[in-house]
Amino acid sequence: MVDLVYRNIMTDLKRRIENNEFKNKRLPDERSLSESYGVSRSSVKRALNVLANQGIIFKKRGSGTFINPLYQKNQSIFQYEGSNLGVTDSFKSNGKIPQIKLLDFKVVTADEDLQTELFLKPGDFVYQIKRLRTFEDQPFMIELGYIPIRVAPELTKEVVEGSIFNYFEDTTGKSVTKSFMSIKAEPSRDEDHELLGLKPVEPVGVMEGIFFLDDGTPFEVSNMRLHYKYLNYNTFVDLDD
Amino acid sequence: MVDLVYRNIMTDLKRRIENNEFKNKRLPDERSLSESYGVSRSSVKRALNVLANQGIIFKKRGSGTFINPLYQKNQSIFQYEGSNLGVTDSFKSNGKIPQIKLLDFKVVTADEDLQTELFLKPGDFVYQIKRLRTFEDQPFMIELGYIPIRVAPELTKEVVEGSIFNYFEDTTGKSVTKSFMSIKAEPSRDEDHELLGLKPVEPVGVMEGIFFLDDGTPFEVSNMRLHYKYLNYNTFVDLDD
DNA sequence: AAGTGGTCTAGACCACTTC
DNA sequence: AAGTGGTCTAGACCACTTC
Repeated sequence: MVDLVYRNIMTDLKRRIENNEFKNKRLPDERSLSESYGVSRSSVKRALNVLANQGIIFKKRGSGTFINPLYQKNQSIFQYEGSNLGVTDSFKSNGKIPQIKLLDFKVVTADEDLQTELFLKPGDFVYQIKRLRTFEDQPFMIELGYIPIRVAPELTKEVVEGSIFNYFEDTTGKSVTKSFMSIKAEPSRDEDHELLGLKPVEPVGVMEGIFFLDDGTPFEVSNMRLHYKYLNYNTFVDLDD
Repeated sequence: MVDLVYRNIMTDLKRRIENNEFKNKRLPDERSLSESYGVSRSSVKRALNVLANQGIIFKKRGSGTFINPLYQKNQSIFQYEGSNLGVTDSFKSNGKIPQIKLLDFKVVTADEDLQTELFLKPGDFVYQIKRLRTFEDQPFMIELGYIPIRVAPELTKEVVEGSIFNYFEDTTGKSVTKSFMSIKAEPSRDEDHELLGLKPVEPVGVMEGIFFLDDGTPFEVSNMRLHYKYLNYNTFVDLDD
């Protein structure tokens, strides 16, 4: 891991907050922190901004920087559930791990949408991976994923029957750390009825996402149709960017 | 409104992106932008960071800055952006502002869930506000909100027929800047059919949120049922935070 | 080698709060 | 008036990508 100034300060401040080192829920002012850490005020600001985005502290112009009382009182509210990326991680919180049933696995040429989304040229190949995710024999999600063969040339049937993200990280050391997600509700189709056991009046939740590696390389486009009872996307929004 | 450099650039870049002014989904490099806008590179960076956090663009070190293809793909639908908080702001694309029809407005005692979510004690009172949001006479959302009378003791029928967040900010100077959102899909109910004009096989998107003031005080709990065509929640997830 | 975004500095000035 | 966070600058150097 790199050794970034603002990240070290962030980590240290977090530790000190958890150790209750600050009285009155108040942090020292930015200029003092800057001096005591021996870094520029900009770097202190950056560290504080990340903590503020995580809901741990908040800043009041003219007054100072304070620890959010809700953060210590009710930790669970301040968890980012929306910040799990892959399905494997997002759904195993209750200790159970979802199973995968491979429905289809082939290589196709990327259509125009995929070319745009994955930064490909006309004629480029992508894996098309269709999988059914189940939870204790209860299917909850149909997943249609596209991965450029260039970024992951070694995919096999065995690999795509497991967690692709984990496999990719284990073999290459590169990990998927960013994604754009688009979430909506849709009426269910015939295929949803068959595979997810839905009635016609029961909808699916649709999550469409582009997943990126650390360096910004698009890794996968995924269209996920979820049994409506299993989609519950939690996210934290902060306007002070 | 204040006249901030980075915010002006952000707004201008957003407009130019929407007008398709950038070829190949690529923005000019930061140094060029800095020069053409006549501002420092830091200010350009700040503007770009906000856009990146909103999922509109993303940056690749060494390569450049690119427009998120998913963002433009979903432009046609008007949508709830993860980066906006209130409904009034989130849905006023194309400069059109949604209308409000007040369905119910009263004061009740907070049940157990509300007590937890709004940090209230048993017996504490909350406003219960039920509203129908329409857009050019097309209803798109049923909103059921709860606000502690303690944090906003002066709510009236006239106020809740408009933007509560805007009113609150105008009168107290405090603004709602953070929220936890929970998003899911649900089958539509009779009331959804009547008020939103949905068929039984057509679902609603449900967004539940707790909204907070700057200082961390919980301000409102809101349950929003949206016509499924009008929910498109875009969000950007970065594990490096 | 040239171009790109990322990190960091040192400082100026502003806006708001507190005394 | 003093203290605080907010905005912005001009520049240095680094890490990665592209040619």
